Amino acid sequence: MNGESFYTKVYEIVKKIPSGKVTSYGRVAIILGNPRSARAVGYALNALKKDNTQEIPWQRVINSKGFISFKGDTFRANLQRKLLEKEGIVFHSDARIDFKIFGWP
DNA sequence: ATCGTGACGAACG
DNA sequence: CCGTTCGCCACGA
Repeated sequence: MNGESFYTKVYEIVKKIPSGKVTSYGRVAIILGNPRSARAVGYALNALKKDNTQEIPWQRVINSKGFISFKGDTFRANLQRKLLEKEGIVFHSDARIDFKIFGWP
């Protein structure tokens, strides 16, 4: 309706994350202009699992602690890790990603 | 319009 | 460091 929906804004930003880099939901929210909508950002990315024909690199968004954020969906979590490793991202032994090295921006 | 939901995050204790 | 609580938000029933 409004020229650009919240979801669209999220996707536009996520598409800018370069391969081999990651950012957090909160970070995307800040770039959006809504610092407090981190939760909604996750909600927006969740909507992609049904139809991601635009090939939005959803895997490049993790939580602020540097971990993959999936509670029950282990299938998605494993897929995300696999995709990221394929891009060259290295996980610590505790499954954490170092923003100092792979963080974007 | 109201309410429950969830791929968040910061603050507590 | 760890679990819990609480605030925030877009969405859909």
